[in-house]
Amino acid sequence: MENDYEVLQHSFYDRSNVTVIARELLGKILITSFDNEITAGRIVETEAYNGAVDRASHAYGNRRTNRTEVMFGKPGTAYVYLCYGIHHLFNVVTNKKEIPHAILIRALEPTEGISIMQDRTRKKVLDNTLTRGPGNVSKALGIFTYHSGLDLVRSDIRIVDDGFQYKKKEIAVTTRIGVDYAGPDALLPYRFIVRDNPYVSGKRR
DNA sequence: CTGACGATTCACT
DNA sequence: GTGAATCGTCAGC
Repeated sequence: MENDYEVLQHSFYDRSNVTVIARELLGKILITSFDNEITAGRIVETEAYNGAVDRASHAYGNRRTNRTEVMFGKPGTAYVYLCYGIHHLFNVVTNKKEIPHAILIRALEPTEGISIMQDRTRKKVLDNTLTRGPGNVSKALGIFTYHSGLDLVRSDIRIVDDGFQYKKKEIAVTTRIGVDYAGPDALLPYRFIVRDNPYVSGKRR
């Protein structure tokens, strides 16, 4: 990165309101540097998962399994899991140890390493689907389930603040995608998007 | 051990 | 709009 930036510290993630953090993650930059290949993008879509009381969360009812255990770990930890046997979905763990909050990163606007992302995704045509949707984000940045449990403050996956901020008017809040199984909790306003950004997935309002 | 299923994506009608 | 891909996870037997 050429510009000055600061890696988000544990204190950023160690807060009790997961939706506040999800909103603040918009505009931050997610960076991976594996094998000297640096890829990065500005976060433009997130979803909050409110732990034990959220039927849409894997940790609903404080369900602890091998897979969900990292959500009960330190704030600022990566939670990556396999969806539909194909897609590796990347999340950030928030709140204190033992409180399983998480935020799904659903879309990025690419900022660095675009040709590497294109190689990884095997997309022949370069377009806005490169990092649109959580499956594409992980594929483009080279994130896999074996990265689950990594400390985002000191590892090859990091989230940084370069001082950029979206204006309040540029941010919209909607219900989450693909969580119909959660009953009433599917209606919660837990998805945060940058208005009119072409990398935002699914419905735009 | 077994079966059902998923915080998705893409090709196709 | 519909359906397939594809496999780890998890509950239940």
